[in-house]
Amino acid sequence: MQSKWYPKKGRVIFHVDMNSFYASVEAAFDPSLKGKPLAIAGNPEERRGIIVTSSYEARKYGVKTTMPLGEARRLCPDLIVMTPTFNRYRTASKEMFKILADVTSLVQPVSIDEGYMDITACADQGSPPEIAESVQQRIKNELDLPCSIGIAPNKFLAKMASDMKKPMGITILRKRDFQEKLWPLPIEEMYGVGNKTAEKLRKIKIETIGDLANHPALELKSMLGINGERLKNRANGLDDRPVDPEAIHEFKSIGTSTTLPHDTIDDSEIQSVLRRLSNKVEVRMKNKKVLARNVQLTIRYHDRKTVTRSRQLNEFIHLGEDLFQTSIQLFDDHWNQQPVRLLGVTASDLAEKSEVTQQLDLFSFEQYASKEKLYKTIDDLTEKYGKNPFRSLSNPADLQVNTSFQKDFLDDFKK
DNA sequence: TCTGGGGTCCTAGGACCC
DNA sequence: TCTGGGGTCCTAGGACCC
Repeated sequence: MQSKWYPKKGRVIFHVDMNSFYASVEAAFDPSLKGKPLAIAGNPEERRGIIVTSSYEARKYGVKTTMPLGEARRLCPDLIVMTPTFNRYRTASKEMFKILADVTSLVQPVSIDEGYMDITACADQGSPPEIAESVQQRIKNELDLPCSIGIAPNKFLAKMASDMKKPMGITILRKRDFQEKLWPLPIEEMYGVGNKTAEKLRKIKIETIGDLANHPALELKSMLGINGERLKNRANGLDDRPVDPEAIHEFKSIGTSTTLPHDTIDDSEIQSVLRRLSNKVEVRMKNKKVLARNVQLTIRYHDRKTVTRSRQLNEFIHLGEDLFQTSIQLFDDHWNQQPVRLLGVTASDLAEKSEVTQQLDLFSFEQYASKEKLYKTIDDLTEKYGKNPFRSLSNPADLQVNTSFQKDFLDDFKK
């Protein structure tokens, strides 16, 4: 049965957005915090004292995310400040997504506190507003947490809709009436438009989302590249991105960084920080069962200027020691001797451990009677695929399979 | 008041190959 | 003697989001 809300073949997408999530979780955990101005912030002793989230009561005083703690306290002298307890938030998040999964398997988490649902096929459970109401009530009753839900024919409009009524709002943007509600909004309120883009757009007299929607595509494209086109389409209510439940598993990098308690030029201190960061990344890679072939080092200097330096490796690595060795090399090669404020280590160009292991087994040289036979095999495959499936042949130790060919190649090889 | 930490995607230039 | 254009990979930086 096709929903009466969206005739024709349109989709029905929800965007579920938890309201001031960290603060709400703390208030659910300790109800004495309810109704009070509460902020979650880092430790100022370690120079991490910025507001991560604040309750609506705190927001009334002007307390905002990323505001330094000192300023927040000045605006709101009675502010209750807590440091984040991430395990609590992760647990609450899992419970929230379980409730969404009871409606449909087409749930795409996008962060710890928000996600999309495609409920096009859920007409048997009620009208979209009825389903939204029930999801919102369950999250409130079972987890004591508030959320807002946007209902629309695509992700972008659903995202904009969930923002329109907070906390505990449900907002519908239909194809036929989104212009009336969306177009009057100032351009910086559009998802995907940040400070820089808003500034550029205002220079060419684009002040509202409606102005953007009706601006010549060519000028937008020349100013913003592919993003100009995309933003214009979205402003016109066009967005065909699917709700992809697998997207959350397809991560591209794993990194960690830390602001040092004090700026430093001390080599041994820097070494020990890089070692700690590398080990942390190792643990997270292990948990996700991935290997990495690229290591990136981030250095932020005392003046907040930030540089990144990366190295592509010949082989996949998984050990903290390897991450450490690469990042310390990058540091030694590129450090400008100025005091360092922050260091970060990121692993990218990731591959699943199981696949890489299989690869290494398959292509280890012992399996080939001769180098000639291996080279023949490679020539055959190169001809077949029109491209060399190997990255490098100059050094047998560097033998690497181009992952895009991997599946075909393995199948072919097994014959 | 002195600005965190986790990510994604896009751009652009240079090297290298054909 | 001078020179084209396409494609891929690598590196660095920027914009944006939560």
